[in-house]
Amino acid sequence: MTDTDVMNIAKKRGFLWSSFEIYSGVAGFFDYGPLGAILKNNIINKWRRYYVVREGFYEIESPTIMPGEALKASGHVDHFTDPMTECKDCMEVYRADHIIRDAIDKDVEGLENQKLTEIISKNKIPCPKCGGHLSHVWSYNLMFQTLIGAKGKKTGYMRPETAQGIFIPFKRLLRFFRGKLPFGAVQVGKAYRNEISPRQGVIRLREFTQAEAEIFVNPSNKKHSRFSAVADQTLTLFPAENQVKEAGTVKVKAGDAVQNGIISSEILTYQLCLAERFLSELGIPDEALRFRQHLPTEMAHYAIDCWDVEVKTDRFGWIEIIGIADRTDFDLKSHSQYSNEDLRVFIEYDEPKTLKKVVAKPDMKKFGPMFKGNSPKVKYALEEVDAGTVQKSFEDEGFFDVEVEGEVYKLTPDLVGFEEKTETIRGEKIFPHVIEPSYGIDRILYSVLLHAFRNDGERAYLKLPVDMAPVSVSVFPLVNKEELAEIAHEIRDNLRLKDIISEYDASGTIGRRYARSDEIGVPFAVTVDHETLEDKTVTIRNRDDLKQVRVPLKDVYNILRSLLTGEKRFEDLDA
RNA sequence: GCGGUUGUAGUCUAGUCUGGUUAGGACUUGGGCCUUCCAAGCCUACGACCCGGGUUCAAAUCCCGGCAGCCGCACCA
Repeated sequence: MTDTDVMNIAKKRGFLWSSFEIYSGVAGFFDYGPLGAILKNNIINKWRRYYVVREGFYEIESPTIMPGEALKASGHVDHFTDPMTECKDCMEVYRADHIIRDAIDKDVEGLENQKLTEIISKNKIPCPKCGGHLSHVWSYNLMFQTLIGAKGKKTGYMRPETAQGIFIPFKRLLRFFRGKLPFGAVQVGKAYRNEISPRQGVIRLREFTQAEAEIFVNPSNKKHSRFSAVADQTLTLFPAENQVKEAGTVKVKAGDAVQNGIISSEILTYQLCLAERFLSELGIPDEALRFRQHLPTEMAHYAIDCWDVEVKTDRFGWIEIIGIADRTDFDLKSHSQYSNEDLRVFIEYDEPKTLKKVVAKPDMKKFGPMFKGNSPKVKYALEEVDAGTVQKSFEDEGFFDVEVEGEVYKLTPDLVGFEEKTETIRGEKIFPHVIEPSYGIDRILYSVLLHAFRNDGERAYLKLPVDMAPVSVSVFPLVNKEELAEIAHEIRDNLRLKDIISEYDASGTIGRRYARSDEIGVPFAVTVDHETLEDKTVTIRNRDDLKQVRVPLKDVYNILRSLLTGEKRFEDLDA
């Protein structure tokens, strides 16, 4: 299996190690070894080029420990849980709501634990396995809890997603972006989930890295200004409808997907396209990618539309590596409520709206003598009432009663005048909607390794994209002779001074060195041989086809640089 | 979290049933020899009984507990 081969290389050559090994390890935690750490940074930096540089979203960094209130507002304290029950006899543990649903065919999602416990005991629901008694229902919260401060009075949690760290300083962000939608902010960092039983290597971690963008948009305008740039891009979609009908995926052009209403908005579709380009630059082939729409039942209740980018793996099947959701205004609204801060945005109309309306104008010269000290109150009360109602009452009854603090005052037409007024409304305050692409970096790194792996029987190697490979250049002396070794060392040191990560290797035969170098995906190898001594040329070898070209020593850096930036391809070099 | 199963160098493995030499081999890795382009050969070195208790004169081996991996179930807002 590819997974086995890749994980072997990852472990052996320093990409991924399970953590705390000398203490026999803890499930759900992984170390990035020397090469893994570089690869991860390469992926993240490419992500930044996509989202921060090209999209113009800015990156922020917020704490990984969050106070309870913030996660109460986001819903994680109450809802990021599973209701659990345990059989008192055989100790088997179950999801309480699933037990009930299976036993009495009733959907009890969202009920409190006490209610669930009651339902179980009232209906005498037994353990499905041994028939024993089930315990009371408790909530298993997937967040790691901790205490903040010396006295530990304040409950804190390790953040379960980086997104909340962007919603919370929304007012500051809005000010930074000078009050105008749309804008986006991103965060790259660790998030934590205390999974019940993580057993899928780097696929389900208890501590993992997310790269998330939160894009704030006007709910009434989910178009995208650069949509035309992606409209012709073909996406492999797996819409909810097809999943239900057990039909397959469909290939659709982005523009058509919006037109046909398969994807709910331009801006969401644009994000799908962006994700696809990103992954394909990481070397993940199109046929191993699909966009799966969430079924209405699995979608969080606040989302309108949500698409997972899934990648095909030999061991785990299709796994989610990116989630792209329209989260609507749920988060901002909720934080607004809990914090009493106005997290709305003022949207100015294209044209101010003018409203013509009739207002009642009390004649204060007459009000004063008549109502004495109460006249201001009567005036305010009158202004509260719709002027039309007053007018109508005058016509029908000849008077109008206003009630102020329990007392009724009779107004007659001679006390009140009417005036037509035009009011200008320049805009309104709204909660923006949030479009959220959320990348699981660890899973992406795994996918990159998985799909870079090649084994043609002769050799096993990682065909990593040139800008992803942790080590860019290997430098070898053809044979282990002092004169050759010296030049090879110089070349390596010179490349390092110019920011190209390179390694020297003189151990074993030349073939073994190439093999070692290929195994970790080094795209190019420079070999110093006897000819170098005569005419100051070296060979550059291409990892993917084993071909070599001879180039002048003085040009080595420039050539490698242009190969590594993608300016030139190896095939275009003069042989 | 439950049940089954497995833990010997970086990797694969012998030894465990039936307790008893210095825990053996292969590959890998480091050093050297040889070598004019793709894991060759020779010499040499480093490197292991998952952890903790117990039984015993003696434990890699038997017993108990823990941890981890794998498989199945469950779980994955």
